[in-house]
Amino acid sequence: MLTTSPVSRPRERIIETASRLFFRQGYCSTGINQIISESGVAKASFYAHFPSKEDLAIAWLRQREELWMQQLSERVGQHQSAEKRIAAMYTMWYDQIREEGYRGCGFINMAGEFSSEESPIRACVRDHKRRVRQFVAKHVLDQYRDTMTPDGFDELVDVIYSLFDGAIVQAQNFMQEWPVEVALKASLNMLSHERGEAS
Amino acid sequence: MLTTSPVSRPRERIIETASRLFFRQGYCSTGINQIISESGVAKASFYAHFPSKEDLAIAWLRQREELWMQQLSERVGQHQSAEKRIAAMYTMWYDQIREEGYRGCGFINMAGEFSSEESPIRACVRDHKRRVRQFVAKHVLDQYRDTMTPDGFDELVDVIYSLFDGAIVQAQNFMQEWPVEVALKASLNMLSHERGEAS
DNA sequence: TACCGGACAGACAAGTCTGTCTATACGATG
DNA sequence: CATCGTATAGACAGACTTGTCTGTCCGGTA
Repeated sequence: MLTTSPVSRPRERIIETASRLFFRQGYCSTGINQIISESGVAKASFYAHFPSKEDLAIAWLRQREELWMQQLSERVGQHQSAEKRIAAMYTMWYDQIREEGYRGCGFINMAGEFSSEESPIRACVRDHKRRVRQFVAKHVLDQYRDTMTPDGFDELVDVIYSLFDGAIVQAQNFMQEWPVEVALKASLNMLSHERGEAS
Repeated sequence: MLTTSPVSRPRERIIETASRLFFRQGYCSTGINQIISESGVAKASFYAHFPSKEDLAIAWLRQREELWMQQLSERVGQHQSAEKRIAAMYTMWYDQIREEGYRGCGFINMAGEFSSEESPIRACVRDHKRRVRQFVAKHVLDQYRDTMTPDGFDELVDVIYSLFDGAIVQAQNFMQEWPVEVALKASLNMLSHERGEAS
């Protein structure tokens, strides 16, 4: 009863397929029919697991959030200094950009398709971005916290994070790597200035 | 013959309506039927002016580009120093965010809905972003060009511009003004460091 | 008056979309 | 063996999509 299926249960297959299609093609441009046919699942099975297409999208974003934060923790956790940790963050994207068909940040793209602020999708995206920002504050830049005022520290985090998101969007736009390289370099520069070093 | 209509010709009305709807609701979520009904134009008239929905979107982006660069020039041109000019750029967005239903950058949102790099829409967006970057280099930060190496100057422009786009996206996400304020502050800080001042 | 470009209204084609439904099959448990 | 949960396939409804086409009307020009 607990182990109904051996290889991959329908729900997993659906989310896996949706993950690929929603990310690559966008939410509106991806139909339920394509999802069920490519995941090899009956339509009735689909609607048994997900009440609607939007619910699937939410499930996908939640899973993506989980995987993303996990990977971020792993990569950042391997380093001690704020500088190397920031570099580790950017390396994550650097690897993604080099992949075929880079599509930027899945969360940002989804937010663009849902105009209503009150949409649960938008809430997912907000939560994600908030969590990443908190991660940067707690696990990347933490060693700077006590070297400055609380407001100054918050601003530092905001800037580092805005620059990060800006680089992701620019890289998506131009389909090139330089925005990420430049943003990393600038972030490290900002930190060295915070430490009071001359440029 | 040349002045066929007194108030507003169909083509203008269509683009005006499309501008509002594409921006507010997104491209995929806006149907031709809504556009023609809200602009008070017959469907046949619509297809007489635009071969397809995508062509309308391109026309809209081109017009938006025009208006945007015009407004940018006007606002930035009123100031002399790089610092005040950057502030003028951010003020443009600051005003937009305060409006009802802020939706971020129309170009970035459109790019998110068109996954293919080769899409003419994507080309429009790339052109726009390239032009804004050039504008920043030529008309905003120009006075810094000779104070540093060419590569250093290019990087400065890229960072300032990435930070700008990052702030726009963050503001759209959180529907708040602080990303713009913080990014402006950080940009000015970066410039003061470039001038070799202590923080 | 006759004509003609352009705009109008709206039916229509052909396909897509989400979501529901029926009917069938299969494996585990009672 | 019977039952139940979960999967399958696929028809179907109903709304919506883009785009075409027919026919009407009106204002300016020859």
